[in-house]
Amino acid sequence: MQKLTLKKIAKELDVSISTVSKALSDSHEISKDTRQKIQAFAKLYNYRPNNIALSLKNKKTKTLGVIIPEIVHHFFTTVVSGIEKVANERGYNVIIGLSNESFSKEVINMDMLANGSIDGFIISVARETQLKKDFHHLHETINQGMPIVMFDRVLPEIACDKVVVDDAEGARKAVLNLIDAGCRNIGIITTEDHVSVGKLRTGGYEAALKERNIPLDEGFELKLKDELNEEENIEELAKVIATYLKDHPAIDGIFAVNEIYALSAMKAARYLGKHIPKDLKVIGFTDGMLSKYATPSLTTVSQHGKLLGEKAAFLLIERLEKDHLEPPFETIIVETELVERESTKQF
Amino acid sequence: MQKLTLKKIAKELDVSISTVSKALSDSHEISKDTRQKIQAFAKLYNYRPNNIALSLKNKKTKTLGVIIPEIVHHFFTTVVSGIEKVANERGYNVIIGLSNESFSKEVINMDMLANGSIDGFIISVARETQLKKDFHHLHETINQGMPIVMFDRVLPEIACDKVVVDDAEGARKAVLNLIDAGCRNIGIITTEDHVSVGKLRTGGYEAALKERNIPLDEGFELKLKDELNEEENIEELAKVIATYLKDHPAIDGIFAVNEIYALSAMKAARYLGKHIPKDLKVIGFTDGMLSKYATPSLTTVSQHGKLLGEKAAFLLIERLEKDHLEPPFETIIVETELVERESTKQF
DNA sequence: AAAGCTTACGAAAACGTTTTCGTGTTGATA
DNA sequence: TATCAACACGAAAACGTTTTCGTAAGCTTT
Repeated sequence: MQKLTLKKIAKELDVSISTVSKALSDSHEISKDTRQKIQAFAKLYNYRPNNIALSLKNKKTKTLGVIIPEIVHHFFTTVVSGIEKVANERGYNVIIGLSNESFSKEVINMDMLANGSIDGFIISVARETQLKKDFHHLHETINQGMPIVMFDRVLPEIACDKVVVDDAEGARKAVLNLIDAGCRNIGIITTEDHVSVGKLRTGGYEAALKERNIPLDEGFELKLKDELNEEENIEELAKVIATYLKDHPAIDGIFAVNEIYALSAMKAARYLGKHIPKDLKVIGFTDGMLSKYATPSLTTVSQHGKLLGEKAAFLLIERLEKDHLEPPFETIIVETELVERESTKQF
Repeated sequence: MQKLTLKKIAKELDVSISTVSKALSDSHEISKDTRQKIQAFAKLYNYRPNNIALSLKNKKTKTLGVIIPEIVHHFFTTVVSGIEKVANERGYNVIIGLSNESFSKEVINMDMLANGSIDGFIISVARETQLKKDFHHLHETINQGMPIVMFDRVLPEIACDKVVVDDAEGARKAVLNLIDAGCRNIGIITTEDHVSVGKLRTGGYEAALKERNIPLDEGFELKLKDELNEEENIEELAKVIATYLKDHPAIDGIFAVNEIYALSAMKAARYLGKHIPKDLKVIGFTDGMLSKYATPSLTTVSQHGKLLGEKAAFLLIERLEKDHLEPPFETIIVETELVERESTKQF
């Protein structure tokens, strides 16, 4: 029982392909009799038009390409769920490519999809891409007339629609919260500067301190190497943080730029016999499962990832359907929200 | 700068489309001169054949459809990462559909993809599908000549390749481990029976008790309703479990069929002043972030999700490329592994 | 009865490929 | 010089659609 096509229906009912096509779209160019006969037949044998043929004809695939650095990752999957939601609502499919934080995989994946498989991209660039600053694949894609929407890790060098989290502001609010909770010596655990969001969050941290006239102590900024993010290095990560905490015993508040750093900081604090939140208050970024289920539960900056995904998909689909690829481009900023839990409770 | 096609190249170089096509595939039907000229031109302007046109011609899309119940979910994303890995290695793309545990969304999503967009499916069915026992969409897909590989939540009613976790065996090993650690009153926190894997894990639990001649106490089996899995019910979940623990004070070991249940059990135990692992030992299923970062860290049954995904993609691609859709079908069982952590430590 | 107008349908092009087959030119062979 | 192979290329079909255009048959109008 192979797939039914217009041609087969035409043959079976002894009419032409055009007649079948028109009858199925209920064109009154075809007599009522013939129309009903054809429609009944199509329904009976469950005819569905071939998507690929339609794509070729219409020069649109109704498919969005999504490129993310990782998929086993709470934030990115939350975003994807938002993308999928509006894509489905508007009749689009979602094809996923993973860069695994690698520049070359990002390029290969985009190449693979850019050749007609999709109508546009939604992408958060790999760490390595940010580091190398090689954006030729993005420029080429745009030059070919394929729209891109960047989210979260965006690049100012690229002219396209963007959806970002207000990283700096979220960090600022978090640090202000720590200050208001009584912390005076606030440390930050962050990434190296080439990660755009890490840098932005660090900026917010510094802004909050300045705002409250707390002097910036360079030693309080712990910038961790990318390798420490790997699964197998979680013990090492906790140790590095423990050393840092031991070297700076005055620290009474920690702002960490992601969940893992925050949880590792809490673990390290326990090693050192510090009580959370009494001796040390901790705030993380990204409101994932880990924050909710940690003990003590973690106060964090929630990014509203799903909403972010919805906005990104919306921007892309709107641009596609209006068939308007030129500037102006839009940058949507999704506000963060501080979710207060046990790790910052006051006594 | 629109997409380059064979036709445009042909026009530009004043040859026929066939010549261009042949030259690009390095056919020596074309003179060396012409070949080089065409290849140089194609390279210069970065020609890439249109995937959609190829798909139409070859009647294969080199794309796999993956249908999962949820994407913000550690196990499923781990599986997807495995699928994506071997798919990419073999030149396939991955298109993702989410059922959100809903039967109708599963059907709609499969319908959308089955009309030519993909070559085959990899699916873990929605909870509601298991409950309704309506599998017409799966049967129809298979009847249309499109292969399916089921994973994790598989259906015996469907004749296709399958990849499963040895749920029963993993549960059995976990419970034996609790017994060997000295537990004599072991409870299980599980799902309702219509969830296939929940039922299997419950079976393993019962088998282990029987094996060690420990009488089965019906009251020790806590079957939780699906609604308690929702994000907003996490407090409710902990309370239900606390009540259960209070009603059965003799319980000194808990086997939970997923991470959330296990963590909620630990939280509930803390409410009741029970110390883990001294008063109560806990083992979960699924080795996700939560287990690693919990305090105390959680002993769990690891499912090797990535391997599972790799196997599933392998089975599907092999069947596609051998163009052999008939039985026999294969069922691969991926072994689980008990990862021991603090929640079962002995003193 | 000639002209025009509906009605109901079919032929063919187009989307971008690959591939089969046909054909004109060249050079070698008989 | 006539025949034939090799060479180098082009025409056309096919994949499954949609859509434009053409047209035969039947009808109405004058």
